[in-house]
Amino acid sequence: MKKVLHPFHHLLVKQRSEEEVDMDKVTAAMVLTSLSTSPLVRSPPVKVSEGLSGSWKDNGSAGPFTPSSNSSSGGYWSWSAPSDQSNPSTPSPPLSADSFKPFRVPSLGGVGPGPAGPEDPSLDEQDGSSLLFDEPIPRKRKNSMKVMFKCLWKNCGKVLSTAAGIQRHIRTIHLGRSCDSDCSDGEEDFYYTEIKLNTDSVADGLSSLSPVSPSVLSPPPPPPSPLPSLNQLPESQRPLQPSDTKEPHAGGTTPLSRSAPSALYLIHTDHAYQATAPVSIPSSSSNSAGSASTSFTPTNSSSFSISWQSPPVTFTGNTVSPSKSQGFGEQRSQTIAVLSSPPRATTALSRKVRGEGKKCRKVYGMENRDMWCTACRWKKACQRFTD
DNA sequence: TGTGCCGGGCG
DNA sequence: CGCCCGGCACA
Repeated sequence: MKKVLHPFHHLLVKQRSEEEVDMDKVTAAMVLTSLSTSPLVRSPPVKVSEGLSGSWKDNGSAGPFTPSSNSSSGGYWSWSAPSDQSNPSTPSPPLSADSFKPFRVPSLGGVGPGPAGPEDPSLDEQDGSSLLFDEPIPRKRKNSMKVMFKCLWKNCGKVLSTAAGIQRHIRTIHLGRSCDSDCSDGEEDFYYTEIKLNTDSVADGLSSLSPVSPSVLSPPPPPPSPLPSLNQLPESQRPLQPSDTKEPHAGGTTPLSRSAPSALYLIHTDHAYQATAPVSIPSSSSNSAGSASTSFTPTNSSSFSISWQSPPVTFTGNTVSPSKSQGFGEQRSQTIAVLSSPPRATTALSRKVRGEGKKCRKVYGMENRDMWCTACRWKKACQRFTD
């Protein structure tokens, strides 16, 4: 039992440094395309995006994010338009803007052989900064994110774990260019999007913060899976997460006392106490993803997929942010507000009907029963993922 | 067939 | 009470 946790420690860290390189390219591309601006610009944007997906939302609306120091030029983000221009052929319009945001993130996730590592110094920095900007609540450790890159080309849903890989894929397959990265002018960037995953508590995935995060990638894609019912989404937010910072093991102690929203809504969030967990994402296009994998996949290596809406779930631990409060869900509140009201539900007279959301058992799996909330352990109504 | 959890038993 | 499980209602 106890040992289980281990495995996850190191799962995610990316091994390659390619990312760095990628970034360069990307950024460079951005710069070119967009309007230009000084070379320096690149760095800034990056940070922002990375931050959590959540906050910066360009799609949204106004422009939230703060330019902070260098933004001199200003709108780098707005360049969605440019993207279109650049590729007349078949771009994926919808996401263009969204997708880009996250260039830098990659460094975070990954699989690493080594230690669990919450540590990449560099990483931390970035994160930290971004976090600050975006969210009021800094998360404790964020390292458990993993980043994947998804090809947005019309019928291609390829997902790769490195930016370089996806760029190459696009370049060769879709753009028909043979040269290496050198040649690229950055156009590839418009055809893929970055996806971040956290490990955290799964369920919250959705829940996480309502405020901003959604922007990330979710919008465009067609919903592959049916899962979430309207209500569900919102609801999920409220539930809490398992542990948090202070309590590493989810053990039985105070289960619900707090939980936190996890970070990204897009998929999952990050890890929990120990390290990270793997994440799986259902692929939208191909979708097959049949199994969403509920559990933890050991490494995410082989295949991943992505799904925007559905909550896939991964395992993990828990954690992270301290306050569970219900405060955050503004949006959700409206949505759900209603339902919370009376138990009108259908059948419910005597029985609850059963929550639709995933409960501890499903999320953590029988094997990690110790991570379940006490109620679940006792076969009572789940308190952690309430509906 | 698997899941959520009520109702109830045991220490 | 805390803890657990039989067994039912669902999906």
